[in-house]
Amino acid sequence: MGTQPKHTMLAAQRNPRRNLAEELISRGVRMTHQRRILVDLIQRADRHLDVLTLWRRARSRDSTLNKVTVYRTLSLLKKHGLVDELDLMHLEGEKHFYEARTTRDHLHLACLKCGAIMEFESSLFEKLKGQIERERRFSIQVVRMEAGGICAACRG
Amino acid sequence: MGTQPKHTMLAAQRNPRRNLAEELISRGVRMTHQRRILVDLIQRADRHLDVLTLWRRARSRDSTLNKVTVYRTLSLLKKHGLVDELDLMHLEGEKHFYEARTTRDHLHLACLKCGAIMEFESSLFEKLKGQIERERRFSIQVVRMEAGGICAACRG
DNA sequence: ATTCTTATTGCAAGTGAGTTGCAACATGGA
DNA sequence: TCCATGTTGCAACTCACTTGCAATAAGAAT
Repeated sequence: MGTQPKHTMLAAQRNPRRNLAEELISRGVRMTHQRRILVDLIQRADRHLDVLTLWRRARSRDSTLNKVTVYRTLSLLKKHGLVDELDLMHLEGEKHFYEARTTRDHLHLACLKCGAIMEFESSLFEKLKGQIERERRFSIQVVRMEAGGICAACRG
Repeated sequence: MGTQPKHTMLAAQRNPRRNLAEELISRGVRMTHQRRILVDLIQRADRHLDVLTLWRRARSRDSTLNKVTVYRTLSLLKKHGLVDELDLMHLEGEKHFYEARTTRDHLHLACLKCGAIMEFESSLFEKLKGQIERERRFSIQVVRMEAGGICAACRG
């Protein structure tokens, strides 16, 4: 297993959502130079990004952009429900990964052998959420489901 | 919301599993005084325990028991698949919570308003896992599902 | 019961993700 | 263009968790 997890195409690319920057502006958030860069990178991301990777990419557009700003921007996006925070089964320590929230929830499969990360959408997942909302009268705002195991490729 | 989350009765109490200490011994693990205390506390726990709480309880039985030993014992139990590690939606910062693994998986609901933690078992959850195993040929070893939202009591 | 090998513990120091206080700065409305 | 206020960068900090190592204790062998 490599130092970075392998990621298949993201749900965020299959089910694009409307512009994150516009979304923030429409909520009265001040759109700074730094936020524009970060939000654009998150939106176009080819895989789940951790803070360090996002920071490195952002610095190639503005070398003065501070890591603290990355943390603060991610907090802001989380607060507005525009990104989801993932653990990816702590395959690489305690750090978090981020992805733009899509219209339909999906769950993450993390191969404990090769480190591959896969996404999975299912109507059963939607039904399960519905069951929780009904039977417990629990209004779901954010869901996180991750499974660790061995992927098809590693099983051979 | 208080400083500690409120927990309803644990699935581990409804569906007891066989003795954790025995389980470890049968796997050839050396059963130390410290491990016996910790494993017993985890087994009898009335709620999801974080490291500090577990440490405090353990010290009341052996005041010299070090926090590092708590971390190492939890790692050991995790490695053997005997406990599950939970985030509980980071309601209280980045720390983790632990529970003895039960025969049937369940998911956790965390109320973002009052901090209540609820457990939920469902055949839909089992079906969803089955679908993943079949359609992706992914062999699940550990699953974590958590939902954040507003509980029935807080909705009124 | 005693010895002996080896895993485990306690301690202290370290790591690394994430946070905070604050002065300088930039956004966007007036 | 001005100005009030939100945002940034910096440095220092917090907090959960890990690691190196010498002392200790489990439990198998005798």
